[in-house]
Parts: sequence; structure tokens; C-alpha cells
Amino acid sequence: MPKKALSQYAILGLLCWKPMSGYDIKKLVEVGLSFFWNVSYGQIFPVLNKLVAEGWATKHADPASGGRGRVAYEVTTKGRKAFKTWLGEPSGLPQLRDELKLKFFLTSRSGTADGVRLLEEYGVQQREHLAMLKESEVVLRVALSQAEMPDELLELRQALGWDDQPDTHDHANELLVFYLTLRSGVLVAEARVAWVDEVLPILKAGKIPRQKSSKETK
Amino acid sequence: MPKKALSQYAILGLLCWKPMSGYDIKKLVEVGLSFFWNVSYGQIFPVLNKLVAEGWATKHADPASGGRGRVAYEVTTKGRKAFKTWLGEPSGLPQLRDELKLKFFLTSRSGTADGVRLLEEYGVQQREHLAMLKESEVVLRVALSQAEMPDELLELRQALGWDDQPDTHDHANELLVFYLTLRSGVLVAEARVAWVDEVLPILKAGKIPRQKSSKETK
DNA sequence: TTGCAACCTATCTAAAAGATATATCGTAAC
DNA sequence: GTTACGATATATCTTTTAGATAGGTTGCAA
Repeated sequence: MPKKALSQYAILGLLCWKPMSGYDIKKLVEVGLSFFWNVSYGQIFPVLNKLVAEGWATKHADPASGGRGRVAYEVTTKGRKAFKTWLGEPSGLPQLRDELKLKFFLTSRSGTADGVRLLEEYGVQQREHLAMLKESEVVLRVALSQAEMPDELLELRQALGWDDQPDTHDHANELLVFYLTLRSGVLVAEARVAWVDEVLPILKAGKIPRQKSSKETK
Repeated sequence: MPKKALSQYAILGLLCWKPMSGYDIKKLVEVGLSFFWNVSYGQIFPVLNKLVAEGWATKHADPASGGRGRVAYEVTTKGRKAFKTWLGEPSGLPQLRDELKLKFFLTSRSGTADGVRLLEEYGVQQREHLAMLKESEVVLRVALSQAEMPDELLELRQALGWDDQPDTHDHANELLVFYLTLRSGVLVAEARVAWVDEVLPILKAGKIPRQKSSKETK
């Protein structure tokens, strides 16, 4: 068997948090992981079936919740063990597919006009993305620094699916890890913005200035 | 037709540089693009056939080069036009699949021990990757700042396929763009290292220090 | 009572990744 | 000289992933 099947473990890991439906998983990934991981419905349902087939999860049709055909999946002890094993295995480098950087690279033979335009587009896109991440960051910092719970946090708890078990678990570490992960998104987006700011003048000038940027004095 | 088929344009864009074989394309991507884009043989050959079928490229069996069954693909005027069109179309956000960050995020319910280990692993991995990129950066800076050509640059020219046409084209802008693109890899890798350095102490302490990092004074 | 938006499970097709099959050439060991 | 091996090179196979969409239910508003 030649593949990695990482999405399988991503979904298994989410089920270790609590039993979920396919739709829950999709939403949770969109809210919390989308800037470093994604899953599509085309993966989720085949994977869920596979997990059940391998005995890593069980499937419960839950007619209680409104009569809708809601199907919840719950991880088994065997599944939990498989997840733990995966955590200990070596991991590959981050894989990236950056459309604008690709375009930028490919224009190098056709003069600098296209390159300048693409860089500017990249700057706009990344600043926008960064602003979005920073908004979430503020909400999370508030949540972490004070005991009472503002409205935004209630919303966040709901999005994360923490609105179910009021006092059994305080979610303190989850909240912290979520914040720390988000920080990585912020730092990387800032780096991409900084790249545009550094590189755009160079491309316009056609050459690298003698004095490099100040932070180069490491 | 529901898909993006970005690799198609990546390969088309490379063919706009000069006629190449599938193997050439693979090598070139590995040398120059691998930290923000990748293609596999499983994409290259189907795409090349498709390009020919659409009239965007022509296929030449080239028996001159040693009698080997070398097959070169050359872009057509129609293909060049299609590439230009694609350059002007809107681009999506960078798509990332970061295995270690995924693992880190998923461990938030099982205490901090796994998280600390994973972060340390991430730091090692990214520092290593950064060192590699910085080596290439030095070579490129040398190449850009002086007229004469050191041995490393000859090697680089060869890897990029610039060892063919000695004086017809000076490749100055390609070299510059290649350097600028590489800078983005360096800045992002530095951001990831910085993330680990910021986040690891917080996770160990279990809480965010009152005073955030100095650069927060934007 | 119709219409429609949000919710939810699920599948279909195309694109991409990774391993591997196949064949040629150069060269070094036997 | 011929056999073995590694590098070059084209290509395909299978699995995994992405994106669009199908199809059904529920709640609500016109």
C-alpha cells in the first residue's frame, strides 16, 4: 500500500474529540483548520465508511435529534490507539500549492510588468487574509485572558462544538492550542506580506540594493 | 467543467521558457519550484498529451540526441496565448497541507506532552529546510552581484537548463525572479521557526505571558 | 401551501500524488 | 566482450484528494 492517507487520520483525530457527523467534521475543519488543512465531502464519507470497516469507529443513526437522518460516528478504543500510533510516526514537510507565486515565477521571461501586477495582487490577497486571522486572534486572546465569556466567544464555542457539555470539561488546553495554531497562520501571513514589501521595489528597480533589509543582521 | 487544472498551466508556463521533455520538467520543478509547487510524473505525461491534443504544444521525437527515445514538447502560439490568458485570471489563496501542524492541533485534548514533542520536531524540520534555502540564496546573490561566474552558478545554470544558449539571452531577469521567489521561501520558513520559538514556552507554561512579543507594537 | 433557505448525507468526475514498470545508454567489473 | 549496474527517460497504474452537485429534510416566511 503506497499512500499516506493523511485525511483519514485527520478525521480520526477529530472523532477523538467527540462523536460527530460528516457535516460536523466539514464545518469544524472550515472553522479551525482551513489555513493549514482541508477536507472535502468527497473524502469525508469514504473515510468514515473505511474507519467503520476497520473497526476504528462505530456508526450510530441518531433518530433522536429532530427525526432528521443524522448519522454520528464515534471512535473506538482501537481507533484511539491507531491515532496515537500515527502521532508518533515521522511527518513530511508542509506541502504548498501557491497559485500566485507560481504565476509570478513563470513570468520571469516576459519582462517585469506581469510580475509587478501579480505581486501587488498577492499583497492585497495576503493582507486581507491576515486581517481575517487577526480578528479571530483577538477573540481568542480575550477568551484566554478572562474568565467571563463575551458574546463572540459563545459564537466560537458553538462553531467548535463546545456548546454541549457545560461543565464536564473546561476546554482550557484546547482553547490555548487553537490560539497557538492560529498564531502560526498569522506569522506566516505576515511573512508573505513582508515578502511583497521587500520584493516589489527590487523588481521595479531591476536590481537588489546594496544595503539589504535591516533584519538581515542576524 | 468543474476543475482548476493548475498543473496544466504550470507545465505550459515552463514550456514557454523553452522546449522540454517530461523528465526535464520534473527536474526543473524540483530544483526551482518545489517549496511552493510540485508536479508528479502522474500529472506530467497526461498533461503533455492533453496540451498536444488541444493544439497548445507540439511533440517532437528527437533522435538526434544520442539515439535515445527523447521526446521534446514545444509550445505553440495558441499555447502561449492560453498561458497569457491564464495569467490574467483571478487566483485562489495558497493551499497548504501541513502534517505536523495538523498533528499538533489534534493533540489538544490529550495534555501538552505530545504537543511539546511535535513542536520541537517542527522546529528541527523547519530549521533544516531553512538552512537549505539559505544556501541557494547565497549562490544566487553572488550570481546577481557580480559579472563573473563561480562554479556553483555554473551548476545552477545547468540545473535550470541555461547551459544551452551561451550569449543569445542573458537570463538576468530570470535570475532575479528566481532569487525573489526563493526569498519568499526563506521568509516563510523563518516565520515558521519564529512561531515555534514563540509558542513552545507558552505551551510549556500553560498560559500566555502578560507581555507579548515586542514586534506586536505595530 | 408554496417556495426557499439552511441543514445534512452522500456520490460522481476530474485532478493529483506516489509507486513502479519499461527501456536505453554509459561505464566499470568480470 | 559481456555482464552488471546506475543514471537517464518515458510512461502507466492505483490510490487519494478536490470540487461540484445530487437528493432529501426541516423550519419559516410570503
